[in-house]
Order: sequence, then C-alpha cells, then structure tokens
Amino acid sequence: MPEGHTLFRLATSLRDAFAGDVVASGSPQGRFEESAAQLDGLRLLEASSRGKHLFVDFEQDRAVHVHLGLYGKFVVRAAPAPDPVGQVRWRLVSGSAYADLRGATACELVTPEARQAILDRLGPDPLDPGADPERAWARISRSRAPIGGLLMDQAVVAGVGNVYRAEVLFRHRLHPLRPGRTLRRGQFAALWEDLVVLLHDGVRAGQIRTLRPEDAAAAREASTVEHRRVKNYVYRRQGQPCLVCGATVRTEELAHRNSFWCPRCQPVFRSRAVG
DNA sequence: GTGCCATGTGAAA
DNA sequence: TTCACCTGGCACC
Repeated sequence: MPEGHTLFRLATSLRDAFAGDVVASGSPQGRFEESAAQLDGLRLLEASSRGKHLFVDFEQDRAVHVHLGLYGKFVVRAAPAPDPVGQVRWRLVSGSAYADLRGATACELVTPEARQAILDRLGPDPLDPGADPERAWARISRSRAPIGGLLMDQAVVAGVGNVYRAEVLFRHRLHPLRPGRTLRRGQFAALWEDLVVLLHDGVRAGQIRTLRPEDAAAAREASTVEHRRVKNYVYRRQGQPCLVCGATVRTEELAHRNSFWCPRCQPVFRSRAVG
C-alpha cells in the first residue's frame, strides 16, 4: 500500500534486517541482474525513505533507488529464503534475513549525484522531522491549481497519495477543486500538522486510518451495510452516505486519479464568516 | 474461475 | 495521450 507511510516502514524493516551486514544480491527475474551483481557481497549501510522513494545504501558509494509505483511489493522476512515466487526483481539475503522486491516502477543503481537529484525534486515530507512546510505553502499559496492536485504533486508535498489526499481534505472540510491560493495560511498549517499526525499513525499501524474517535460508531454501522470494514471517511466510498452528515459521497477524476469528497461537508466555496 | 480496479510514476508515441 | 510495470483484492459468475 504505497503512500509515504509504507516506504517509511519499509526503510525501517530493511535497516533493522540488514544494516551493517554483508549481503548477497541478485535478480532472479533478470531485469536488475547486472546492477544486483555489482552489489553482491557488499555491506549494506542504510535504508531510508523520502516521500514514496526508497534508498538502500551500500559501501563504495553505491545506492539503489526504489519506487514501488502502484503495485510494487518489497517484503522483508527471516531467513532462510525460499525459492523465488513470481517475478522477483531484486533479492537481498543475509545470514538472518532476506528481502524480495516485485513489480516496482523503479529499481536502479544510482550515483550519489543522481540520488541527490531525486531528493531535490521532492517537496517536504511530513514524516521527515527536518521538513520545511513553508516550501509547500510557498507553492500552494501561489497556485491557481486545485488543492486536490497540488497535494498529489510530489514536488509540493512528498508522500501524500490518493488516500491521504481524499481523507485529509475531508478532515479539513476542503473541496478538492478549491484553488490552492484560496487557502488561508492557518488552514494550510492545520492541514500540514494533520498530515504529520496521520502519516505517523500510518507508520505505526501499517494502514491508513483517518477516522476521528467520535465517528467510529458511524463507521461500524456503515461497515455492516458496505460489507467491508470502513476505516476512512470518503476514499472509495462513492455513492455511500457520509459518516458525518449523511450526504452521498461523490467521486470525480482529478490529477489522473479518482478523487472522493462529501459535497455537503466539503463545499467548493464557504462563507468566510458566519454571524 | 474471470475480469476489473487500485494507495504511482515515467517512458514511449 | 497511452502504455508499462505485471501484484493482489474483490465483485461477480
């Protein structure tokens, strides 16, 4: 489930399993064979993530850049490694663990310069304690583009995907089509703080859970009707009643992905003040 | 069992 | 604008 929290967890798993160890590296599938062979027998130093990008660093200034894309998987398990199942692009093996990468959009050996260039393209990551949200605000506050598109732009905020986009906008009563520059600074600050909380919760839980405690009862009730556990407000709940107000959740494509929102909780325009 | 859709991105056309 | 990646969950038969 690759939004930023997934990659952060994965970096932790890889670090815990391999950091400091000499590893065997190969590509059973063959597509990463030449590069994998160059890493075979080297010491793995570190694994880290920024947004949805993962970096695995080895001695001799070698690093692998991985992007899981929509359905890539990278599993880390205890040894012994079984025969590879399916298309294993990259396999790492140590005395105590193994890791298999499948279906990734990107798996490439990168120079330190190329690695840095990837980092330079990315906006601040809410999971990064050193992230500077002002960089995101500078982009959003100047843009006529819809906030629902800006949040998906990894150069604006790194790590937010389609689920977090839908959910954080719901939690802040913002319509996805609202132009970025119509947000007030305080609204952005609250949005960012919420992303920090939600992504960290995603890291802990291993899943995206966005319901506030006060809405848990409504979610349980909805689950019996929808035949699947409801743990989010609007993501993939189109046609279902909003857990807060009961209006029918809507969907429409935005930034090449389906966007979901409640037309009553998230009006396009809101009066600036009441009373 | 089959077929569609999906938490994403970049290359090819 | 379309395709590639080529996994996996789930609705439907």
